[in-house]
Amino acid sequence: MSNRRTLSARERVSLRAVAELAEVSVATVSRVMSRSSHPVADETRKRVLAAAERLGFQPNQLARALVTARSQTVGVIVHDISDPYFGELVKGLEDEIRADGYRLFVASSDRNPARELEYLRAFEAYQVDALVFAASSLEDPAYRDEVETLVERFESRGGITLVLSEHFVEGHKVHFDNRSSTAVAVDYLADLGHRRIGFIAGPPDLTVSRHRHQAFQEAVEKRGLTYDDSLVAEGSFSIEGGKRAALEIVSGGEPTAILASNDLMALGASRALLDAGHRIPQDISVVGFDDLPLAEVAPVPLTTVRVPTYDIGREGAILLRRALAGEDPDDVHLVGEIVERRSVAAPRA
Amino acid sequence: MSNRRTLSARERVSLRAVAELAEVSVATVSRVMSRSSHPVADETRKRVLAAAERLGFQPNQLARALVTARSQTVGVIVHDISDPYFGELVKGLEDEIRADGYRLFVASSDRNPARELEYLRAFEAYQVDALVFAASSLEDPAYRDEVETLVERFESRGGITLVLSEHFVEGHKVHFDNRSSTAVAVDYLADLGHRRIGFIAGPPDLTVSRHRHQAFQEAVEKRGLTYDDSLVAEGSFSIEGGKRAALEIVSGGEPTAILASNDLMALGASRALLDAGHRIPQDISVVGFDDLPLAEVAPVPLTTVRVPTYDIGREGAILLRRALAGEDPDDVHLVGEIVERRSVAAPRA
DNA sequence: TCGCGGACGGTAAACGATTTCTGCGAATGG
DNA sequence: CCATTCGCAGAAATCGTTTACCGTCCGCGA
Repeated sequence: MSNRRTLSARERVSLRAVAELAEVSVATVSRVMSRSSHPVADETRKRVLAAAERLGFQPNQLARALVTARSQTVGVIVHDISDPYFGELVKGLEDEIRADGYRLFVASSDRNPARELEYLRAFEAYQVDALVFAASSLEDPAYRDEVETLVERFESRGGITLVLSEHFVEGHKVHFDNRSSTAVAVDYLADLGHRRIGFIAGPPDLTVSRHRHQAFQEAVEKRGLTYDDSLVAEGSFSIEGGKRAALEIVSGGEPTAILASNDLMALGASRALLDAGHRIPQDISVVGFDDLPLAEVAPVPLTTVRVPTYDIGREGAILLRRALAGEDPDDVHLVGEIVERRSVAAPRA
Repeated sequence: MSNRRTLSARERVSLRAVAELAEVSVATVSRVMSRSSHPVADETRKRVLAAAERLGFQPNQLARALVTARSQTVGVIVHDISDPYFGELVKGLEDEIRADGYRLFVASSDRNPARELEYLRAFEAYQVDALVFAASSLEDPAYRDEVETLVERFESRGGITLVLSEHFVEGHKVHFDNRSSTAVAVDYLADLGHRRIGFIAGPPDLTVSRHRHQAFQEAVEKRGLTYDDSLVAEGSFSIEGGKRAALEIVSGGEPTAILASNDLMALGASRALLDAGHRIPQDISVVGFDDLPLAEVAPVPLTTVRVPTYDIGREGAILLRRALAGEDPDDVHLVGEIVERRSVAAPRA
């Protein structure tokens, strides 16, 4: 605290320094540097530019933000930045928004309500122009109230909110459509001629698994295929869960294909089926969901529904850009696409 | 630009608002809110706190940073935030530094010099208190000059630089010691009784592979084990590279164990060895390097040297904390540790 | 009684930009 | 030929803080 001033051996170069060197007022320098619409004579402009260049002038964003009330920053809340899901998403965001001059604050809540609130408040203090909820909301009533107050205050001051997850906060949204994406997988199998498709559902207390399960039933019925209980099994979102569920389905339902609620389960299913003597894909096809890097190096490279994580971020940024420019863009809707590898074939005749 | 003022329907609540409500001067409010050492009567303090609470006052960090010349932010340059390596590292940094009130700007250079420079300049403009180079430096002479100028200017103004990678920038360092870590693996195998250890080297034009290769030779000689060319093969840092190299080594050198320069190669090696009829670990042991998530779900779960990515970030943050407090902390040195799984056993007698 | 120091609070000058106003000379137009 | 407009530049207010500097009041020791 004491040596605050002595910290800067060399003086910061400010507008004033440039102005002195160029022998003009700071106003003029500001106008040149910030490309203001206010006219500046060509000769003057040149002098200013030269001076700025010579001093290595970098306008101070903080000062600028203070007066314009725009910080050109975006605060992003993720659950865990070391999770590639969020990594990809943040990358998509960043790649797209940086060209507009926005910079990202990234914060991992670690699924801890207190921590998330701390970050939200920090973002407010740093006057971010937009708040991105890439992390889904947490179960905690007190937290919910706080978040709502904060967001309301934030928006009442012109802040933009973007939601990229299952969240109670209302704002612009990029939504990955689990429903349609599940249908894509079902249609893909149906088009190949499969009529008895098994389904490995996730734990029913998770929104995602409920959505995917429901969508599966609808898609199957829409195509006029069989939906019955012997073709469906539940399990945890893990390799182990996939193994058990797959065995259960094959023993009871005689499927020609199995769709799993995520890749881990699909991998477990493959393993179990292989071990039980079924050939993949000749005897039975397997389809996953997510497209983890793992899917590619699996014993039988896995055909799966890709969740377009990067694009969620990217589309979010595009939406953000427009919202920040004062438009009112429509929400975005994304559906997965099939990544064909080697775990699927047409059913045997 | 036009509607800048109309953006804020509700006025921002500032020190002034609180001061008015509490009927004191802004100076007093500031002193209360920022826990200044300047004395404030208890009764006054209470009034201020109550007013602040009632208005939901959040001090504006930007304004504060402007006058204190401390933004409480840190700029981090990574190659690619979607790469779990950097994700882990950033997480470690964040987890440790956030308690001190610092927030992170995270930027992916994408290994593009221009882009990295753009971010570096932005960090300067945002007056970050510290710069973290988590990404290794790029090969580009012009870029190098620019970076050096920037960093020099940054430091001359009191900024702290932290380097967590192979980089020409001088600054505080957390260094992962490839040398000692390789020795750890060799010692581990030697302790189990292995005398003929094969080594799969990476491409010789990468610093990391050169270090690991050299360290392997040194460690082996130190233990008085055999080092000869028939036990060493080179390959690309990939599954394919590992396969070929492993086959080459077994055919020529009769090793009882193989150490690979990274997990991907080790996985490839395992696959190839298995396919060639060797049993792992009964006939031959395999050790990797990195500890990717993949290592755990491999056909034979891989024993490997863990690179403590999270700790690199974490130790970096600790170092940063001290440097920011004005101390001059020593650099940190980290070595990998063996993660035992199932690909290693003692050699057969 | 006087002087001094500490507690407490306020005034005002920064920090580094943007932007509104004003001023002035030159061009334009009726 | 005078009034108006336009191009261009500067002065000064402003954003929301922190903090150096001053006053005041009070208690206490000499």
